[in-house]
Amino acid sequence: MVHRKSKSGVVSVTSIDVAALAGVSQSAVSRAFGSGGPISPATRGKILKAAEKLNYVPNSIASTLASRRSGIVAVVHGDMHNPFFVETIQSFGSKLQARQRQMLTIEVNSSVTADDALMRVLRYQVDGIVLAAAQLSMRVTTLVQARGIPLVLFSRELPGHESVCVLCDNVDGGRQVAAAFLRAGARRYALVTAYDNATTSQDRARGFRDHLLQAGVPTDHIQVASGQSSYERAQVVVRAMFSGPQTGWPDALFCVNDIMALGAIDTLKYELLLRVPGDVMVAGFDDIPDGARAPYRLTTVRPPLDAMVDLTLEQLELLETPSQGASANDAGQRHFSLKGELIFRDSLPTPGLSPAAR
Amino acid sequence: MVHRKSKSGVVSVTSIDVAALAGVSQSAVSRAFGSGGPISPATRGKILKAAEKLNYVPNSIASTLASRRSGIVAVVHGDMHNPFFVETIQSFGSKLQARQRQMLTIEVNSSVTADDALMRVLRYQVDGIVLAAAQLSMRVTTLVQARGIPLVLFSRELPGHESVCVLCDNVDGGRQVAAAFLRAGARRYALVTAYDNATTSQDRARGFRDHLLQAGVPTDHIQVASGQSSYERAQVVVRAMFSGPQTGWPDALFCVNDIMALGAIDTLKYELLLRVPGDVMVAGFDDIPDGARAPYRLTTVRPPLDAMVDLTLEQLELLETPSQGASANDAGQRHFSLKGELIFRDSLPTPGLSPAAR
DNA sequence: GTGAAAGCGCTAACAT
DNA sequence: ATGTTAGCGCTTTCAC
Repeated sequence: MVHRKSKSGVVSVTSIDVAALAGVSQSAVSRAFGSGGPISPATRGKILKAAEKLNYVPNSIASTLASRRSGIVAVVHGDMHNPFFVETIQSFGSKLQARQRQMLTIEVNSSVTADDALMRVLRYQVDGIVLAAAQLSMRVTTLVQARGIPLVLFSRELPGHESVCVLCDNVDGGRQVAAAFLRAGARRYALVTAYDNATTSQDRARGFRDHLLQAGVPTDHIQVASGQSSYERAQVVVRAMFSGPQTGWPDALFCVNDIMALGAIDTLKYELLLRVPGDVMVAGFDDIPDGARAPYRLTTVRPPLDAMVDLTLEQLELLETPSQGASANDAGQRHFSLKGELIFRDSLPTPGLSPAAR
Repeated sequence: MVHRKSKSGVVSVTSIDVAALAGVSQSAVSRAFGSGGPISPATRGKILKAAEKLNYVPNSIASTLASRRSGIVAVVHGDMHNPFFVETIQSFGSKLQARQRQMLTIEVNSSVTADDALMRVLRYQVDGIVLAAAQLSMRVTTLVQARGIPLVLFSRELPGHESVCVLCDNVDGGRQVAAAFLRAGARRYALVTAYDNATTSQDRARGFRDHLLQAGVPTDHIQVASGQSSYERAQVVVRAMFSGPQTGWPDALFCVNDIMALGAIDTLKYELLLRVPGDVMVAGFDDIPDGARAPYRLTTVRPPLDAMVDLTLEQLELLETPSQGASANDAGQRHFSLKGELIFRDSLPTPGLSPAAR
């Protein structure tokens, strides 16, 4: 046996060792493990047995170098304090695992760290990148595409940028919330946005606002503020909204994502001592697990996460084989927008019931 | 320029291309980027400029193969629905990033997926592994050590296993909670454990129980049940605890981690309509962000997460250089147990105040 | 300080 | 179906 020693003095078994023990060539071992070339069940068996005995584990680094496929997909996401990203990561993780691939997650907060985090990942020859972070410079995505790495935007868009993206129909979701508020008899509205430059936030806000306007709600009955996509910032924003004379207070509050809605509700109930939905109805977007719990019972738009993740992975794989019908297949179909479902809970009563319940 | 094309038709710039443009040898380029060998500032400058112009990014896969160091640390953790793991991951992520290393996270739920998830990671030649999952077979850890990969257990132990581990002093934490309950005048106690085979849960429970027993609390005044480390299971357990005659109900409830404490509080307040802490005081362990929010105001033990993560990374690096003082340094010092701090909030009033406040 | 040369462990033609 | 042979892009002695 060859058994080269690494500096730590530990032996590392290679395919050559296995080949020697099984009495075959090294490339036979490669074929036995990689699902590539032809191999007879007989030799395959011998090889597997030898490998077993030697405790052989294929070296993916070497195979990546030789084949140019790492089997790694990078998922770039935002602050994990937003449970939506946790759900997203979990979903990608399990589905990727099912496809025998590794997931490399990269958390991105400021645009600065984002860029070099991505750069670092590029070194590892990832097979594809899922961009789920709200905040990310277009500079990097251009660089990624220049290197020919499959990229799909998840739950976000990049205006004026040629790339596949999969998202929940944010405009429609915002509209659904507005409609529900109207039916529940709301009069004055407040809207808490996330990041101003994020299309996701913009679209949810737009769908909401446009629907209200169309229904005849006067512009000055819709106040808007940015909660920076955080629980704490949303609290600050809500405090400000309810600091003026009571006559101006909104009775319907839409936070463009759930994590902000939680902050809003907590401030409303525990600081301002208002009733939800009695004094102010609240709705969110994302359907994070926490929103369903007893202290919140948050009415929210549930994106079809499972379908979105499946679609994303599917598109990623499609991009890996650029030969077939590049123009025939994705002619116009580069944006996939899946409808979300409005889940009624206590913070915005389901239509038909009086909003008096607590 | 050489500019080999990959199958996708995209050029990839290598150190050879840079060398050619800069008029130096390929190995000079390697030295200019890797912090290894000697290189004059002059040539270094030329090389960097050439690399810049070509948009060169070093290939970490190739460098890993050649140097046997991937720069990747794997963090194996439990279900991310427990925010403690989210905090842990974030901490490792940012600290690893600061050390110019990549983090590969692996979520582990059942012991089955754990093993092959780890096996898959081993193929990628990770430089080290942080084992933060409560549930994991000792079989795998043995395999990891056999391959000579640095391993440190985080927030958990593996009895009868020779390995470095870093954890919060769980026994002491449990004891602190017990003491606080006693001072607050509790009479009947309930204890919700996580996984029976997890030392972390066992130790927290033991510290708690032993302290009560020593203080003269009769055994039958301490009931115990397992909440499986989940919000939902804790709710089930709490419902059961309060289903008998009211005289037997506990007035002090310790959940060995916060996520279960949240479930317990929600059931207590919204289903059983009991007051916290008025009817029953509650304490947790981990200090997850959610526990500090208005609906909970959970009293809990805060582990020194930052210090724990630093220590873990430090030990990991120490294990990578096995030469120096293997016996001199870690003679007996293989278990690092850092004291946690009891954070008083409303669910268990700080001593000196009456437990009447809501 | 710099270049030449020998791998790292595997994949992928290409022969046989 | 199997073996042979080039590399993949970099690190790392080793001469100079």
